Amino acid sequence: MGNHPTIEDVARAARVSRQTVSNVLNTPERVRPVTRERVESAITKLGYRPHASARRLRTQKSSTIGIRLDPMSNGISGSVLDSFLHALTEQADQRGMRVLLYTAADPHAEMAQIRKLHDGADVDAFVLTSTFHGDPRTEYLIAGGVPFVTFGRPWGVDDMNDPQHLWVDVDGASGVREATEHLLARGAARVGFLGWPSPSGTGDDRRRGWQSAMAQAPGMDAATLAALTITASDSVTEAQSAVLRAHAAGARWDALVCASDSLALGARMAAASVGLAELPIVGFDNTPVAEAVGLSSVDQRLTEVAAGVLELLMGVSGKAIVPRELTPGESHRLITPRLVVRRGDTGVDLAGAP
Amino acid sequence: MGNHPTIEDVARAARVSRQTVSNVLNTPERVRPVTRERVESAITKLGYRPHASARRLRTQKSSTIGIRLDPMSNGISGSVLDSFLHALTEQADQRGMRVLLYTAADPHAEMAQIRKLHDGADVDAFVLTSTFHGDPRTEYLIAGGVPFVTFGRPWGVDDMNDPQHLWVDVDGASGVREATEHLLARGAARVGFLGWPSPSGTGDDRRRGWQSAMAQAPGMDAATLAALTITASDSVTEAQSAVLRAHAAGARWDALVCASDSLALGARMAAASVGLAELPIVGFDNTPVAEAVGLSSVDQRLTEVAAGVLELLMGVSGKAIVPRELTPGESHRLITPRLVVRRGDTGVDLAGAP
DNA sequence: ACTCATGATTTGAACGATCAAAAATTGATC
DNA sequence: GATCAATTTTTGATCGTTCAAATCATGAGT
Repeated sequence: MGNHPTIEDVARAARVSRQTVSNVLNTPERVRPVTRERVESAITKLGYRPHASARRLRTQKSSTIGIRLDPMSNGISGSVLDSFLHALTEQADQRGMRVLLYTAADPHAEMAQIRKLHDGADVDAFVLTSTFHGDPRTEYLIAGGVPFVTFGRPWGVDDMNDPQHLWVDVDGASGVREATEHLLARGAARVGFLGWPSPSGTGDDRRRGWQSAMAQAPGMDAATLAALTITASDSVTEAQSAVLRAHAAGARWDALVCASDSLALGARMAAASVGLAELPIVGFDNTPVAEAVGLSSVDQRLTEVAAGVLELLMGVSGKAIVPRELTPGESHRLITPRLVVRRGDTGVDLAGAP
Repeated sequence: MGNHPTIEDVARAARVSRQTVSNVLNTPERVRPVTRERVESAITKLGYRPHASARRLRTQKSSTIGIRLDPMSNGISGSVLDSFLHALTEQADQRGMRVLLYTAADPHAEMAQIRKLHDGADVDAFVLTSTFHGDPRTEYLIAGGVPFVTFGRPWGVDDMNDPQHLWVDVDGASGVREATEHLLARGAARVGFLGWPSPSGTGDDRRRGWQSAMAQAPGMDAATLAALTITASDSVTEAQSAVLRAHAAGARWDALVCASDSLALGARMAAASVGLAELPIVGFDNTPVAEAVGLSSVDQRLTEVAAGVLELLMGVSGKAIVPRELTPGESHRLITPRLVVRRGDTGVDLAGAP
């Protein structure tokens, strides 16, 4: 298996020319069925594979998508990127694309990396994650004419419908609304919300989902809603103490909806310690941790997100990245997440050993 | 920023030939300082970057390492691969290498992917994770003469010192021993071990670490050790019920050492529910979850693992993958993990709201 | 049988870089 | 200043593929 055969070896074996072999590979309809079969059998007989770099040099396409691996797996939710990466790689492969990783300590370093990878023709397009307000990377890519899609909508109002900025995002409000409505339907009246401090694009969006669901419930005024809200930064221990503090101050809930699984885990630990082990709690992200501890959670449907990313870059069934003119409406995808219910929304049954 | 300059453009601008530019890039010592500077300034002025595919075609090297993204993030420990990937990508970049992802549903599909990527000259070498006893992939790669390193030692005895099989692994026994000794030193006498069912290469190795530490302690006979051992498959709920079952059967511990963070989390939940919230528990992998809930854990030092992988593939400071003759002793690296102590080994301080 | 359109196949060139060998320059020595 | 070796630079060929144009084959229509 040492020396790989080239297209010329195949041509010789099939008694045709290079180009005919190339045609069998790229435009089979152009070659007569008889010769096609002859070439095909020569290909399999010799175990020929086109040399990717040679092809890329000639076609001026790398068929590769670049994506940054976050500096540090952001706690429990780090695995979100993990699942997304998996879905992206798998679907990219089906479209003849590859996924190349890179790292960067900060946005500036990342732009340098992007430049290096793009100028070196190593990647055709980028997928950006963890975008933030006023992200310099998007501007840089637009200015450089580099195709890209962000996972996460641009929170600056102006950019939302900019057809140059392709994005896919998860409709957090919808997910949280579904979770809240689910709890209300199951008899909970006072459904609390544990979220991140404002302003936070994603966080505020999720809070709005809870608000809109609660607005439907009878007897909900602004004051009651405010009393049902808790705020903590995205850490298990922060969430835990925030919930304990609110409880000590007299706050009471029939159930809790949280902006992340980290918050939800903290909430559950706090609840268990004040005798509320049965308090229904719903998280967000559907991380492995949520699954492991039996926590209900809103699943982001990262497979759909990955599909959306590729669709925006390559069209519905395209096999190559072609910069296209898109109307504002076509330039993004909003994925509706879905609630995953576990253990009937109860806390861990601590006595439930078999 | 549309059309990238080629090496010829630089040559023209610097009034030299292609090859001189190429030399400035690859063998600077061969070119006279005066001309070198002239070329270098032309390079920066034009913003020239070598075309990666052209270079790869000519040199017959892809400078790319392939690694499989696991089908499903294996629960809580999924992030292990995540951190490893990050470390690998970062260090590979420093050596002029790139990391390319691929997916595969099963070993057979993976071998097909490997073949495709290697024959297409897309990658020079592979890093294999999640190796298992009798793994067909390693045999396949050796037979095909494809350079590779596994993260995880081959558990078949014969292969351990096969100089064709490069591997890096974490000395699990050492890590668990350190954890156990730490607990013994802090006054715990009955340190239990919560591990996976035998046979399991990794699991048995970790158990041996606990055994060797306990053997030092006074009055430890086989029967006592057996009584301190609990077994559960790698899931939070399984661990939880196994610990509860053992406790109900009268087992008592001063502390627990676990083969994974999943087991440790289950153990902690079980302990808390029977009034042992303060039971010191140590996990393994130092996952984000362990950090989030304040669980002590054995850190695998994935940065060292990644460094070891590259060292085996490329030599101590090499910039290319060169298949070399290695003596059995040089063909692997065993990394010593280190214990990360959190919250003084106590359970979550459930009342500890600020 | 001859023309012509259509389809199938082949040939020459190019993509952008590096290698190997040839040519030009430099500098030390007598 | 001429000679020769060492250093520096240039030229021609090549990596494996696809594009564009040219050639060859096929078959219908008169």
